[in-house]
Amino acid sequence: MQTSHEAVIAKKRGRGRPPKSADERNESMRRGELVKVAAQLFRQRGFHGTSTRDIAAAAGMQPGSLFYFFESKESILHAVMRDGMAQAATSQAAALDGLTARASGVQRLRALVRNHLQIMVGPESDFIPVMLYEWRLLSEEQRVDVGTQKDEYEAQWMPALQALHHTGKLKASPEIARLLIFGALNWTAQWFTEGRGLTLDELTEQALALFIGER
Amino acid sequence: MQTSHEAVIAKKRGRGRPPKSADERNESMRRGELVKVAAQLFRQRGFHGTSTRDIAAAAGMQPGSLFYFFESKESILHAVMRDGMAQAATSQAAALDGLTARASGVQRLRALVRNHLQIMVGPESDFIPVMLYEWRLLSEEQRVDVGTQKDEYEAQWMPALQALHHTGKLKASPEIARLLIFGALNWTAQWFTEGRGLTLDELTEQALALFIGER
DNA sequence: CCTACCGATCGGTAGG
DNA sequence: CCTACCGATCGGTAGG
Repeated sequence: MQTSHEAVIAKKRGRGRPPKSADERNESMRRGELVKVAAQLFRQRGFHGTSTRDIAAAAGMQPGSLFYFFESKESILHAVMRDGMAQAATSQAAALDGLTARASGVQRLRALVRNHLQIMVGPESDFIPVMLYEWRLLSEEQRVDVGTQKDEYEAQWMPALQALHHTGKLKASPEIARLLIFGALNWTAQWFTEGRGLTLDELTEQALALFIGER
Repeated sequence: MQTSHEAVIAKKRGRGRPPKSADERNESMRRGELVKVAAQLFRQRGFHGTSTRDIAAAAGMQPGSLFYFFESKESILHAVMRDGMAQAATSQAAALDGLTARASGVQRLRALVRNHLQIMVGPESDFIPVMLYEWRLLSEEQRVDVGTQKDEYEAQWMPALQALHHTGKLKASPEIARLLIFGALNWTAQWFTEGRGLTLDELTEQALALFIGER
């Protein structure tokens, strides 16, 4: 599956021509800006509470110009989630690469939790609340697409959870634990603001304390 | 603070007249039906994705007739959350009353978790997802109103969490644990369906296993 | 509660 | 990318 942006580019340059012109690079940058401001607005006001005019204005464009970059409002929502998940996957892979081969289950879970919380307070933090709130608004096809990214992201937690279950530190079943843990962590986007009372490291330790009694 | 419905009734009969006429009872029932179908639609399609015409049609009314019962679309959203929280509070009080005076922290938390999950799979289960998704759409005044109900509901968890923290079964701080736990439990509304794989009692035990290592 | 209706806003398009 | 625009939908109201 390709993003709507890739679809547009593919249409313009014909299938299979790899090099990008300077125009295509500019277009790509401008589109990235649109996705970013759309993510902010969707988080603040919701998808239906944000008009395409709002997004265009925030990007300094005329109302109709959005549809030069995106075929529909829904495709912007899709792009917000798709781009966000791609960045999250990259960040999570880096966090796991930073571990030694013999890292314990506790160390692995700590790295995953910390990275996930980091994503939600970082500068690109809007897409997870948007996914939480607007998931049902995706088309069937879009939901399968982003769902695949999400499944791959979450699957990387299973080895750590299974290891912790085997050593007895995680009492719940790994599958149910994963569902409950993502609910708990994703909801922190609503109440946690870095620096106010609790640091990100402290929140990470509190979460580990709750889930596996580690502190 | 009074609901918009009470405000309407108060306006009609003048302040301080207690007895309700048969007309007022019918009006009250009809309004309750509207809140119920609105809750279902808001959960399925979101607040902005549901038109007042949708709600009226689902209740067998003409499009404009909604505004005989509610002064605005927002006031229907407020009523969904207000009525839902009132029922949740009643249900939770009953669950706690069912405990003996010497019930342990584990027993108290189990009763609270089970009751909360029960609310989310029961026939009046729509309001919690609606609260999760549409909280920001309330007016300042409405948010304070429902926020007070929510705070009172959640405050009843603190004695159990504090007791468990003192005995060492809950390693996280009671305040942070409460925030993480509600995130985890409320999110189950998205993936848990009774009977498919996991019963409500099994889910309750899995949650307790995750939070306090009890199983 | 119904009928009839209004003003505003919205997603999207044609043509350049 | 902009200009100019359309058709549809929406929340809400007047008057009964």
